[in-house]
Amino acid sequence: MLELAILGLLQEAPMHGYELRKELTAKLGAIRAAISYGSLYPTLRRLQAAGWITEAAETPATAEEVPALTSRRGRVVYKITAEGKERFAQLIAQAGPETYDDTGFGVHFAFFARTDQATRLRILEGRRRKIEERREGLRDVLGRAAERLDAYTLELQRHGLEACEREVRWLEELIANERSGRAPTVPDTGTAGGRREDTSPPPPGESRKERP
Amino acid sequence: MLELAILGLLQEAPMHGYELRKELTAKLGAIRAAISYGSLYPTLRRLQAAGWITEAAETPATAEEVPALTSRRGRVVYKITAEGKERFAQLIAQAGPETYDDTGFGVHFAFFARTDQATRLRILEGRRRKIEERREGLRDVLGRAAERLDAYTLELQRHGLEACEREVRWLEELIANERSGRAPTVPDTGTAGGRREDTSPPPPGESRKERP
DNA sequence: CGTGCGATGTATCGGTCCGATACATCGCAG
DNA sequence: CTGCGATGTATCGGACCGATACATCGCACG
Repeated sequence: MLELAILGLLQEAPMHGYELRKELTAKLGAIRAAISYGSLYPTLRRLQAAGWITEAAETPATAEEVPALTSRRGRVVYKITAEGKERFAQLIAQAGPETYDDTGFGVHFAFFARTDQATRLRILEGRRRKIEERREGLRDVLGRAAERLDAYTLELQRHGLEACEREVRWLEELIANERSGRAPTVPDTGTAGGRREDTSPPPPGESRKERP
Repeated sequence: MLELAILGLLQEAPMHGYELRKELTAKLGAIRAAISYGSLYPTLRRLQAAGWITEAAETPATAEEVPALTSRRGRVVYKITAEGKERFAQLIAQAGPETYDDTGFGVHFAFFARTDQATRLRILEGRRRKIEERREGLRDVLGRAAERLDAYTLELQRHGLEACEREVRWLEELIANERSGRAPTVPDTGTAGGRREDTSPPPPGESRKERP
């Protein structure tokens, strides 16, 4: 999962570890705490060994700022390679069971802007199925085994059940939006930030009609 | 965390690994998938080595059913020891930072029936604080960094933010209930199952007034 | 009658990720 | 000028997972 996230982020810009962690935290803040350096650095090493990423030179082109500053060592900037981009595409497309657990789904979702619509739909539906199963399990426990459990445990299940129902509803909306070929709800928001070059499928815009 | 959960469950009845896993799944189904045997068995071994649990004899007293069945080996039944109960009480009372993350909180909450009220309150408030922090982080991202993120990532944050707000509200209710000295919401439900002997603090009953 | 399949049951191995810890540099506020 | 908080890289032990292996039991289906 970390591998996918790192590859995805480095596709937007080269970065060093610390920066990567901050971006990761911003992007995935909704689904997981903060990535640990104890995972990050070993993973970076692994990715580099595999050839998916390489170390890039500091101050890439126009060194306008921070000009003197003699040494400046430390600070290892990583950059994704062509093989890395292929790897990313492969990881995004192939959905294993871990794609649908809380973390896995979150990471995949966070990179939906770089995912083709068919895959998005497949992942959303897989996630919905999984949550529905969890929901049924909770209903069973609340129905059949309720008298075996104390009030607190019951309350926990009830709360979990509600969360499941809400997530299913959320997923339904997203799936409907996806089928209609439009971006997620996104009430009004002007959006349209400085999208970079690169060949990724542009995120669904403000629903410009393609049909004449 | 697993340690706490196992000790807590074995306090209700002796069990073998497979059974333990099922009970764990039923009790914690709302917060985590299912415990893996790859964690369970090594942990059982660790707890046994520490003296918190021991192997108990199969067919404890009245062997009414399954009488013949010669061998019946395999099936290792574990039983909590006096030291184990102390350990459990200690783990329940002392709250580290991990007590407030998703899994840790869930496990603690699941054993609230065996937790004194002051500790319950402390844990609920700690959890609320933590979720409020996460909520603020998400608000920041949605406010300040919104234009840097694509529509999907934004939607993920929005959904996460909603979940935070809902959980805070839930916690507020629980805290209020707790302060008023009553069990969690539990709308009506007759409850009152066959509670076992043992000296644990009885779960808050149907609010019988103690004051004359 | 058998046979094979799903539930029960115990166990290990490699791998991912976390939390604690260490250490070094930089900018700046006191 | 001194110390402190942000920046920055790195390792180590431990918790937990997923895959896998293997053995027994009951029973449904041919």
